[in-house]
Amino acid sequence: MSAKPPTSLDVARDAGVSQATVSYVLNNREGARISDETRARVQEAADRLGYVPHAGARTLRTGHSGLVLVPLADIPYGPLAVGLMEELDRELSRLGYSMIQYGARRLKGVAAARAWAELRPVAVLAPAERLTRQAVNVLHSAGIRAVIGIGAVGWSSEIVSTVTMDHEEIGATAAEHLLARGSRTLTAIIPTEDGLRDMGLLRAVGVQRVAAAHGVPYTQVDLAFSETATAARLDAWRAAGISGEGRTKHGVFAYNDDYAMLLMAVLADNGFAVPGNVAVVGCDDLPLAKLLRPRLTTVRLNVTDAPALLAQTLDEVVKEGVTRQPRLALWTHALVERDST
Amino acid sequence: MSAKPPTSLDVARDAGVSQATVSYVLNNREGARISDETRARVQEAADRLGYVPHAGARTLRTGHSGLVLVPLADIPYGPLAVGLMEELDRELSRLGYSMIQYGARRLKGVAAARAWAELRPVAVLAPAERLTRQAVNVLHSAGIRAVIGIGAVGWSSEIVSTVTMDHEEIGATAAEHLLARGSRTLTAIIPTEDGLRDMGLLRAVGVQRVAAAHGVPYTQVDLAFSETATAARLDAWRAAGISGEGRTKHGVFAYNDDYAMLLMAVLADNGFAVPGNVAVVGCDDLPLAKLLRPRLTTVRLNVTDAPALLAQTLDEVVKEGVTRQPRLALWTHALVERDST
DNA sequence: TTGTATGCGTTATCAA
DNA sequence: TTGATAACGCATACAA
Repeated sequence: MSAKPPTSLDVARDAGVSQATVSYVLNNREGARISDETRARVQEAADRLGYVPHAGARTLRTGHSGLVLVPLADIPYGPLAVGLMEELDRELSRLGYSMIQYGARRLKGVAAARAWAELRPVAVLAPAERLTRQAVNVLHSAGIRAVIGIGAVGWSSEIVSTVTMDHEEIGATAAEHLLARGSRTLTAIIPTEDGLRDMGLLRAVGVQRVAAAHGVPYTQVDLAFSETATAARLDAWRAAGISGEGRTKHGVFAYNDDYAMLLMAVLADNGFAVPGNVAVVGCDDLPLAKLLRPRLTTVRLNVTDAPALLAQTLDEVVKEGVTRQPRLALWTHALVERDST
Repeated sequence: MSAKPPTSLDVARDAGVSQATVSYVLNNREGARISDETRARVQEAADRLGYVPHAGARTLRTGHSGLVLVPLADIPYGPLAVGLMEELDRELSRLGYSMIQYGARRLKGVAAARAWAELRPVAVLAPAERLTRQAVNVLHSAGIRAVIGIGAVGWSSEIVSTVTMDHEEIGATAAEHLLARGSRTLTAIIPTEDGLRDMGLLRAVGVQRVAAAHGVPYTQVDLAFSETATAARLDAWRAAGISGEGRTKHGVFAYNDDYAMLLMAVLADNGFAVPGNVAVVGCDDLPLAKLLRPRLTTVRLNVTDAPALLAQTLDEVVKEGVTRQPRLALWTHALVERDST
């Protein structure tokens, strides 16, 4: 049934021309002019045989693959990340690249980098924490022109270009809003899940900074994503003076909308009034957050211009070489005020 | 800075051996025995030069890439799909394949298939609706051994092996439960979003079947994911006799947890009692569904054994050829009863 | 135990 | 306007 795939030589034989001519026609080479008649005959033969060029062979010959590799292992999947990837894919293909996502979660560190390098992508776009100096060396010595990290401000920025999300400012934005709406204490929730914890700590720094600037009491609490863990925390809060009966309003930045929803559910179960006793701010602006009652105030990450800028920067680094390592601060954010504060 | 990547020939020169020896050492060839001393010298040279084999060249030479291509465009991303992909990746790499996800959303139909075929993957695992007969022909004639669809029962099953999710049974399970809990009418919600609508219709068929079998009134309603659209629907329901005051209990299968949450929020705003007047069943068992009050009854899609089975089947098809096209019904589901029914 | 030689499918240089 | 031919990096049959 399925014999070996047709090669350009098969097409050439079928069309009665040389193999080089096939290559010229199919790649629209400017250099050599081909008669319209030959051109048509080649096209027709290629279509009929179902000819598809062999990417590996082309890469071998030309020395570049046009592949942009994105090893997405522990990036938190959500509407945000998915939307970003879709847009990025679009932008990259507009510039002539093909974006592929590569798993191989098995492999760590340099071994992972080697696996990526085997495909000889022209660029790698990876979570910043995976881009150790060793790993980046492997990638560069395999001829990969652009290595770009996605991460938080300050991570591995001397090694590679990094697309940064300014987590600290996210926390600060939430905190400022909580104070403006009357909160007299500030609490930052830090998720205990791997991959979230680091970002949680950075966001908490922003909250703490604002608290200090305003001379307001600050607490931070580690929290696992479960109702029982949250309920237990509530008891501790009660002991610390935060309660459903007091007159002071307590502000909580819940790290993201998921944690905010968890918190609000448990608060409601325990007789706390939101936003009366406790004001809650989430992050991500999930579609579901609007469905909560009270509606959830949240920090929306603005992703609109990020993909285009990122793709463009990648293209520049690829073409001009890695002369300098610009830090890209592509993510902006904005507070979306609703009813929970 | 970054010269051309080192080749196996560079390693050979550095180690003072022939290029073939390098290949033998690095691939642990049984055929030819290499002295431990040479072996060590080659390894050391490879490490020092940062040698990484060229996947394209290897593919060209051996005739197979070990790549499993998964073009995930419009698959609904959620914890379910992500978990499935992660597990699948693990299983496939255990079997010696590398899974890569390929975007290229730009391209449609045969053009997309051609883009996939360029990479000469050994297998393609794609949404069933993208696997038209033409597209599959392109893939097969490019030498791709296994083409497997992911979709609903009955889709393109004569063309390729298909991993099916039995949407109709999901709807039926939800409906049976609603009746058992006392609902006297049944309604199926069908999302209007692209990519979800088809599955919604299939699930609705299951609801309708159960309704007919029990002689219970059945309605189905198209619904966009917005509060205003849902509120408008509620007015229509009131006109149809479903209200927050009646004595009869109305059962709604809301397609998934997102729609269920939307519905429950709007129901609460409009004075409907859940589950008193309206009982709601979702699907997916999202972590957030437990946080709703009342807690959401849902149909959980059981994904545990799917990835291993899928990987294994793929491996068999690759090795034995496409003699037959087994239909795989890998997804099971189970109702998780909570408070909303 | 190791080296030599060949070909995989493609593009590009040069000659016709 | 088109055709021979070489080279890309690697794996392997065969020779030494």
